[in-house]
Amino acid sequence: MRPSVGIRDVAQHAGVSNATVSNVLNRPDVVAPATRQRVLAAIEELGFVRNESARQLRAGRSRVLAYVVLDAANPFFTDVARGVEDAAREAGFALFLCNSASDDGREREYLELLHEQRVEGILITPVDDECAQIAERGTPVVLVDREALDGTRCSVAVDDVLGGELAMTHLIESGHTRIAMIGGPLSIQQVRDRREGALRALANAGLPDDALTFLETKGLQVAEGRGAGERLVGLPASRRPTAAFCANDLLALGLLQSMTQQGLKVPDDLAVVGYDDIEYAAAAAVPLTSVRQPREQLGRTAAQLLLSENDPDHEHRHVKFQPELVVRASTRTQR
Amino acid sequence: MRPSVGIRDVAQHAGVSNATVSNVLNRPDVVAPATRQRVLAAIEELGFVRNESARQLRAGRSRVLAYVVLDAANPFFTDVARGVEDAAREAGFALFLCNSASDDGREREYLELLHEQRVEGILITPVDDECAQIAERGTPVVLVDREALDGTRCSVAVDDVLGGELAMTHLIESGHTRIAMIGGPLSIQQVRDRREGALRALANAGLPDDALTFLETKGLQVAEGRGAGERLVGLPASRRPTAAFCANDLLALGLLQSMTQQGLKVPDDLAVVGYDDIEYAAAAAVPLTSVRQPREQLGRTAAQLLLSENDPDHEHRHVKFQPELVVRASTRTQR
DNA sequence: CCTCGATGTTGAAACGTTTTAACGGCTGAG
DNA sequence: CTCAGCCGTTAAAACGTTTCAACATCGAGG
Repeated sequence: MRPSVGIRDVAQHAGVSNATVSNVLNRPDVVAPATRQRVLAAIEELGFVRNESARQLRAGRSRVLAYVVLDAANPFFTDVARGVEDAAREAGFALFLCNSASDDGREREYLELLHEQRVEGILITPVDDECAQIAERGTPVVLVDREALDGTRCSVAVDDVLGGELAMTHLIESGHTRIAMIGGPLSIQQVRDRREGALRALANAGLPDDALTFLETKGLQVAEGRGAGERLVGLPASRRPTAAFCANDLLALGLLQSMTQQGLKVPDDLAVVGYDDIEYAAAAAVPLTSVRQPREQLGRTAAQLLLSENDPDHEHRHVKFQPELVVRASTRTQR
Repeated sequence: MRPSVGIRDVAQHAGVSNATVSNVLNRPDVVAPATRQRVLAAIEELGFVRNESARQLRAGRSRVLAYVVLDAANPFFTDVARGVEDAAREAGFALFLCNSASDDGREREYLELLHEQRVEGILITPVDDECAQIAERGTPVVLVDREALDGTRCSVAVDDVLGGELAMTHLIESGHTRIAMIGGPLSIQQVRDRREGALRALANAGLPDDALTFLETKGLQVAEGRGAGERLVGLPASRRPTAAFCANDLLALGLLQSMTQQGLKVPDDLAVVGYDDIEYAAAAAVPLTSVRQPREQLGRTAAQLLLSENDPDHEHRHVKFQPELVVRASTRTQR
């Protein structure tokens, strides 16, 4: 089967010219029904499969999008990717999924590759906030889960300040007055935003800023959450917070585990709020209160924005979604 | 920047022919150092990026692999994908990651698409055991985490029978004599294999077959695990198993959660073993004993096998890895 | 001085599509 | 009977590479 059958062979087999075959493929309405049938039959019979490279070379378009994801192992991003994929499929586009794994070398490499492939557009959650590297060489780019600083491209994000405020307000309203926030490093914009929201909630409630103890971590992994839990328990009881707001569900899961190990009860000894509402948050031993982000919709919208990019009247937009608090057992005082 | 610069422009700018530029790109050793420098400078200056479509059209090769994954949301598969990706990168190949999401329509669609793209090879964990659909139209295919029944292609899998045996033997050696296995549906080969292993362990220990109660679930999700937990607790105390072997970590997590909610202690009231050793297994409230599979290596090997596929002396192979038991708190009797 | 092989470079022909302008046949109006 | 207009079809020219046979150039060996 190596000598792959081309449009030419189909044409010959159907007794028409190759242009007609191309028309059947791309503008079926323009060719007479009888001829169309004959061509379709020939295609079927010969097992013809269109060669995308040739099509793309000639047409200049590629019908392929790409999503360069920050961390494919994080359930949050796989859900976003799902949204992207769905939107792409509906528009008849294929999706290149690339994993930069928080490594900017890999990210750069992938961008180069995608450019060589002449993809129609790139969605990216960049490793680096600067993201100046993202070569704007004619390929449209949309930022996902990040906000574009300038007006040079579209972005789709979630309001992290609001998210932080929601989480914190919930804890305050549950009666807590000594609260910890766990997250880091602070070089990450989102951690900063979520803290800002937390502080705003504090101010709204008329509580002093020092009601919030910020415990900075080195990353957003489960292990970091465990470490933070140990630090927390080490505090003198009089100063120990009665609630914790984690910048991330993975941290929260780690914290939860640490509490259980040390014989403390959640939420009675410590109430816990996470962020992202990943599937494993609801499935934790103590189901986790968390801030839900519209993950699939984030991806879906980003893809749609990207696809609209070469409309003549396209304007760069910055879409911002609202997060939502999901209350579960980890903050519900049991009676 | 739309009128993209081609090899031709580079040639003109460097005062050589386009064939020479192509040589610089593909066989740098064949061109004189001085000329090479000049061409490289021109490339740099003009910001030339090679057009993969044209290259592929002419060369017939594409430097792109694809991995059609069964469920992108399952941490197990994202880890396998990571291994595939690494191996592909090292060989200078890009990777198309596609998510069939256990839907054979999607799977078919993707295979069609990949064929149109003329990818060099396809890795797939098929939805359907039959997997006869996988059109063998000249593109090499390697099965991942499945065993090829016939000798028509390569496959890379893990010995599930052995895995089941390991898990079960561990429970038996811990002194349990009434054990449940939770998993399903039985139409999945892997569930059957793991059960077979469990039964073998029973036989080895001289225990009767009915020491194992099989609780069939409808799927391998967390929610199913919770349901199974409730069924388990509902059994009369005299017949209730003292240990459970779950076909999957997600099930085990659900089971764990269900136990905690019902006030039972793991491992004292019920010892639990999972399967896959996903990251969240170690991070569970009670860290989970689990059967670890060499995930990255699975992916890596599959990719390498795929790449060797068009060696002239290639023979289809079926690689089978050994799983490994990781003991954690969920089966360790506390004193 | 001629020939030869080695070394570097090149012109031109593919690769399999899409697209454009032109073509022939047919219909109906004049 | 002619001609404009329409429709379906087609020949041929792209698209940007790679590759292959051919071609200069040059130094060495005869």
